[in-house]
Amino acid sequence: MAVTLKDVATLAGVSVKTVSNVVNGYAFVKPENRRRVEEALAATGYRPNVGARNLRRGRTGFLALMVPELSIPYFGELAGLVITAAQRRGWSVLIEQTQGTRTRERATVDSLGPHLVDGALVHPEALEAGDFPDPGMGIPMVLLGEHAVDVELDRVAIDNVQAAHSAVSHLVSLGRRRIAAIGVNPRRGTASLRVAGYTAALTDAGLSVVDSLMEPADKYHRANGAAAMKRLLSLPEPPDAVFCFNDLLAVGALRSVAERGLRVPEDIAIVGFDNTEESAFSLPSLTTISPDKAAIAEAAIDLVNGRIIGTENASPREVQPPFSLEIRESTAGVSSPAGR
Amino acid sequence: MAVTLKDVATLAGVSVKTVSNVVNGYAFVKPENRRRVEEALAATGYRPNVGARNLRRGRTGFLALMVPELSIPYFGELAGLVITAAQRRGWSVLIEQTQGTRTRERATVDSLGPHLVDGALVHPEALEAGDFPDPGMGIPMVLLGEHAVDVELDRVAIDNVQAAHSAVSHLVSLGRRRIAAIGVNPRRGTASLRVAGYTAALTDAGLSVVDSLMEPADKYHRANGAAAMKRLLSLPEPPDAVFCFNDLLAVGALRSVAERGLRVPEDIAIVGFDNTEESAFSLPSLTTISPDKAAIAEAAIDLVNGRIIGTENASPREVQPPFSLEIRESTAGVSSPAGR
DNA sequence: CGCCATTTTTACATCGTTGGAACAACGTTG
DNA sequence: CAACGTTGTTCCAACGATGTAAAAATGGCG
Repeated sequence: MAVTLKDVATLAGVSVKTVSNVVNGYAFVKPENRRRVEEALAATGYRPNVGARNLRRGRTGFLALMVPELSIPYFGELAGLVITAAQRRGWSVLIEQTQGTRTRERATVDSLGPHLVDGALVHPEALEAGDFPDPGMGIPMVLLGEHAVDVELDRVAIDNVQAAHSAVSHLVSLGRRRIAAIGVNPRRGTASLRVAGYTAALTDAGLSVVDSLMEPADKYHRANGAAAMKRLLSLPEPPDAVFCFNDLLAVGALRSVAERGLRVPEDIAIVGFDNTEESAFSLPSLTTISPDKAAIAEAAIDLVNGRIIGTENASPREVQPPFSLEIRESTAGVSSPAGR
Repeated sequence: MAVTLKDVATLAGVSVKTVSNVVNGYAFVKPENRRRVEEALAATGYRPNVGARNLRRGRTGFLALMVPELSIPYFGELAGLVITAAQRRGWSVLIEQTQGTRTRERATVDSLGPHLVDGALVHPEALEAGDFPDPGMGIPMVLLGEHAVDVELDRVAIDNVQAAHSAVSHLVSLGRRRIAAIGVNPRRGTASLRVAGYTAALTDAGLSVVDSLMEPADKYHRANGAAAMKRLLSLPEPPDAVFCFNDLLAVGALRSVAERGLRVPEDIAIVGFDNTEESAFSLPSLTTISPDKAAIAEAAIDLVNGRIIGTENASPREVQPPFSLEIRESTAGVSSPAGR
């Protein structure tokens, strides 16, 4: 059924290897034969058997991308970019979902044998240092969006502390004084970094860090943001601004504020994180930290690709793609559009 | 580096095939040997070389999922469910993005050789009947979300006509009389079906179908919805309700309505399509058609799996998973929450 | 024309796994 | 005890591609 090199060879009247040579662009093939082979290739519609080729080459041609859930917009967007970047380098991407649980993340990380994939991009949520297989043992791995875990791997992530700092400083510059945070979670590496940036910015502004304004969130879904915001609004002294650790939390927060009949940003300013497409269209649109997702995807692919191709055993590299603060209605809006 | 069957065999003091038999659960292996082999397996941490196994078996163990873009929430959510469903049957999923262009869809569809993947779930946007490779020739393919193209393949999609009909009927039942549609697009199969349901529902209600109320959309992104809504709002007689062909268009429409200072649903009621997570949290939340996405994913995986495993050559099957109308604030809300 | 150097092609082994057949060990039965 | 069926194991070939090395064709030169 499927066309093999042998079929092409028979048709062209040459050996299998000569066909292989043509396919792989080997220089020394008589023009006459090359022409015949190429015709045969075209006539049969030959396609290399990737499995066999990789068996021989000791590669699989696949990379794994481990994320919590594709249904979370940030990961959907990131995965799309990763797939595109990978394709440019000739890799196919396999996606594994972990729901952000440590158990499943651990299971995934050490099921990534060298046979299934040649390398992996790992976006952990709850993984700890000891959970990783010995680097050097398994396949090349690149850590995404995570700078807190202490393990000898390449990493790609924006400067979370700096980003959080600039988000909160923005709120400070608008004159806000009771600035809350939603998404505090000691088990998440990035959350701790964002908390650090948050408290640093407050301190730098001469504001005090108030425990009751630091709302935890287990999952970073819209519902969690809504619930956290509700709690903040029923404080004796509610906040006048909130920094949410991702856009989904912020979207949830927007809803709770609206349900209370308060206005964004007049009564409460809100900043998100991730600049997902959704944040540009929420009502009001969200001011948010915008990591350069395309740069993240590129860098990550570059790193695994380098580790796989290159035989070099250099020490782990750390790439920090740029980010920016996207200022929109939720902090700078003239008024909540629906509000008047 | 990697452990092979041979290594395990040497350690256990048996032949390679015996180890293979143990690994594959072959019944007749002497308990003593089985024990030895199992110990050796554990000691070496053996993992089968998927490539080699599949080379031998003539399978790759991979399925492809072709979608326009993962960054579109519906596809992100669907892809997540497909991956989960596939995993349960032992398949890994490879995602291909086409940006919804016919060129790339065609390229993808016929690059899906039998070597890379054993089957494919295809969610076309612009593909036409002739673009498909001869069914029977290539790998099993299942068509997703598309009932208009005439080709001999298994299909999974909700009843789009019925769904659109019920969305519009809902608006009619609320007393709306000038009901617009956003997302008309003759090149999209599903769009035509939804138009059919839309016009049928209007006719059934004794309302006339007004051309100027049928807004086209090239892409189904938020920005397109916003633009289309702007045009509708500047009609001499603007609509009092809008049926959007997906949630993103609806979210864009919400924004344009808000920017005009009008209220949803009081001035204009809006219905979306897909029930993406975003739609439950928009302000106001969106009434939307909710296809059972998990059922879609399950059915699709079941179908390819059946085609691949089974040697039967049955005629194409068509599965219609259920859908429901999720009624929320954008049609039934007491008032736009931020509005008061 | 014979020989060597270069270009071009081929045969063969190999990657790790599994199907099939051959083979060995075993207890049972006539 | 020979013949037999059952159970367990091993050997060999094969999946499709490519690296290696050897063989064949070609060309140049003395």
